[in-house]
This record gives sequence, structure tokens and C-alpha cells, in this order.
Amino acid sequence: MATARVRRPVSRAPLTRGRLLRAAVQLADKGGIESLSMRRLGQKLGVEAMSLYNHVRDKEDILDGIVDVVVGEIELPPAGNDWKTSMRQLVLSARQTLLRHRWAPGVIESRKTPTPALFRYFESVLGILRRGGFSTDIAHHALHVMGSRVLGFTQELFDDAEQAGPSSEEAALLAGRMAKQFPYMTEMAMAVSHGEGLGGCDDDVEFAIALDLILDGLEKLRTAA
Amino acid sequence: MATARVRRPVSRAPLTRGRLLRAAVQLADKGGIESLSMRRLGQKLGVEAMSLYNHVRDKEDILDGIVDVVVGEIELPPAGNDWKTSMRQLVLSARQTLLRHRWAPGVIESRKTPTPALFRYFESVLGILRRGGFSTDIAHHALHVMGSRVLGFTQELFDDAEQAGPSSEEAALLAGRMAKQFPYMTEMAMAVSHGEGLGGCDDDVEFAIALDLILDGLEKLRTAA
DNA sequence: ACCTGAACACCGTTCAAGT
DNA sequence: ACCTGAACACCGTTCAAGT
Repeated sequence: MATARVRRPVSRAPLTRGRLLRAAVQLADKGGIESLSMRRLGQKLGVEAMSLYNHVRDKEDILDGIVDVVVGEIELPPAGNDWKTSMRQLVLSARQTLLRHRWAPGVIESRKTPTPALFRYFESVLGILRRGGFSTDIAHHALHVMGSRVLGFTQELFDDAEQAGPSSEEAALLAGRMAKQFPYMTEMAMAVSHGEGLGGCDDDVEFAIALDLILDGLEKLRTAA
Repeated sequence: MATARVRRPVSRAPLTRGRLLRAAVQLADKGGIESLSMRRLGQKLGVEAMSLYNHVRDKEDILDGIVDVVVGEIELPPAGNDWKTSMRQLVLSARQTLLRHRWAPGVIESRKTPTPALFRYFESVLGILRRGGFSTDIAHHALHVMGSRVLGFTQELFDDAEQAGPSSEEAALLAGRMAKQFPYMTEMAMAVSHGEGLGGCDDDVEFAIALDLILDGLEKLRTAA
């Protein structure tokens, strides 16, 4: 990123909290959350960094604000369908939104207190469950099921793990050692990369499988009560 | 944190990568990951910040290193049990470890490439599945199921959402507006906080419910093939 | 009411210089 | 071989001063 950093001083629209937050989201979308600094945000808005403090309490306030913007983009499903259909729509819509803003999950998890848009989102999740016949107790369990990380963390990293090394013979040697030490991972990497499918694995398909498995599990919780 | 920052210059044990990483983990455990800086770490080790670069490439290298230390603490289950028992043990052990280092999940997710200890962990997960009769395909799906975030993010934040406001009448008024706007969330907060249980919700119990639901779902995937 | 210059207390990192 | 002082290019934030 050694390119000359030129910025149009930007249209003289009045600086508002909304304009500030939208610019912050754009900055994070383009360069990742670590590229969002007060100085750079000011620059993008044609203003000095200190001016931002007239519209926002501090940087934490900006992070709360952009979480609210992004979570507010999640489309809530129309009423009138069965709970599973509605939940599927809502969760997939959330996924769509968060794939557009890949920095967002990490920032959401770093918030100390839920923002209004998060309240709205959880209210929607709970509403679908309660209207679908879940008791408050079971709905509470369901929320934990959908929010828990079984492995302790998310493993999107795993998907990129298969890359061609620098030199081919070097790679082969390393692959040999890998195969000895991690036979099951090697086996799976082989199967996934030039397996029966199209090569590589389809994250959307995998996600749908995971989602259906969990929704089926919730259905069983519901009817058991 | 305005207390005088006194640091014993620390025993004159030779500075090594291992000692450096263990100190870094301690720093993160005590003050959160944002309290881990080169200068503070050097201070804790009785050395200037620049000296660290003799044992570590840069800060990213330190983050890779402390991930490896922490993930290496996860206890792998003994062989010889059925897959569900083993997986349950492994996942609960991972949870125990990560609860001791609450900063770890976020740092793990920020790694560009999996560290050796992560390989070992995933290899263990896969081994349990394959030896338990899962095909490579179904084991791959299972890995995605256990690694996916259904809601798009984790909601530990939600648990702390019920706190006494500052003034009681202020709180009551706010609660009234809340109840109008978010009836289902209000209902659940009530049920959870002074419900039939002990008050508040038991995260360990909720996690166990979620885990069993998912393991049962995986069992169904396995036998369907 | 909003913006700014200067300053403060921090960051990660490099590099020539010390032992 | 390892450590350090000084420096560089950054951070977030405050505050008195400008319009």
C-alpha cells in the first residue's frame, strides 16, 4: 500500500453522524477493520481527525455505530410462514449481509453491550421461535444452540489451507511429512480438492447442510416438550 | 489502570522464544489482547522492546506463537471409546482451555494460516470421525457443521444484557419501552433471570445441550450414508 | 456550533551502534 | 550473539484557540 494517497476533499455536504458512519463502513469494507483510523476517516471525509469528535464520542462509539449500520442491513423475513422457513430465510439473509462486511462478526463480538439493531435481530429470531410453538425455555436453548461455537472458534481458515507451495519439489517433500503426521487431514484435503465435486468446497452448500442439521435438531427439541 | 507500573526486572534466565511466548500469554490473560504490546512485553521480561525482535519476527509471529501455546493446551481424549464420547471429551476440553484464555478465539480467527497446534487439533477431530465410521465426505460436512456460526456471530454478549440500570425509576421507564418494542426478548429475560432455575442461565448446561444436539445430528448424517 | 494546531501518551519497527 | 538509543511513521484523544 505504497501508492500515493490522494483524496478528493469530498462534497461539502454537512458532516453528520450518519455520513461519518457510512464512510467508516466503506473504509472497513475496502481495507479491513485495521485500516479504520480516526485520521484516515477524517481524510476520507475532507476533515481533520479531531473534528470527528463533534459527532461521535470516541472510536468505540464509531464501532458501535458501524455494527448498527451493518446489522440493520439484515433483511427480516415476511410473516406468515412456518418457523423453519422463516428462520432459514433470516439466517441466510444475515449470512449474506455479513459476507459483504467480513470484518463485522469480530467487531460485533467485541461490543460490550448489544446495539439497537442487534436487539431487533434477536427479537426477530425469538419471535420466529415463539410464534412457531417453542416455549420460552426451549427458545432460550435454541438461541444458545445457534450462537455457540462447538470447536471453540470458527474455522474459515481451514478452507485456504491447501495452497501450492513455492517450489514443487519442496512442496512434495513437505506434503510427505504432512501425510505422515496428519494422515486424516491429508486424506480430506485430497478428497475435497480433486474429489467428485467441482474441486474446492462450496461454502454455501456446507453452510446450508449445517443450518438444516441444526434446524432439524431444534424441531426435535420443540416436539419433545 | 492508573496504578504505578512497577516491574521486577525478572530473573536473569536467558530470553528465549518460549519464555517470551509464555509471558505474552500471561499478559493477554491478565489484561486482554489489547494490553499485549511489544513495549509492555519487553518490560515484563526486563528487556527493551527492540530486543524481542531477536527471538521473534514481528508481532504477528507472537500472535501465531501464543495461539500455538494455547491450542497446545487442549487435552486430546484417550483412544478406545466410541466417536461420540471422544468428540464430547475433546470439544469440552477445548472449551475449558479457551475459557482460561478468553482472547484466544478472536486471535485464532485472525490467523491467515493454521498453526501446527491447530493442525494437531483438527487432525484429532477428523481422526475421531473417520475411525467412528464417517466417510471423508461426511466427515468434511461434520467439520463445517461444528465450525459454522449460524447466527453470523457468537452471542455471549446477550448473556450480560440484563443489568440493573442506574436509577430504579429510570430503569422501569426504559424497561417499559423495551417491553413494547422487544416483547419476546423481555419475556425471555424475565424467564431466565428469575425463572424456575437458579436465576441467570448456566452457560455450561446450555453448551452441553447445543453440543448434544449437534452430535445427534452428526450421528444421523453418518447412518444415512 | 463546528473545526483546527499543537501536544500528549502511546503504538510497531528499523538500524546503526554498542557489549 | 544479543541488546539498546534514537528515530520514523503511525495511533486515539484533549484542549485552547480560531471562525
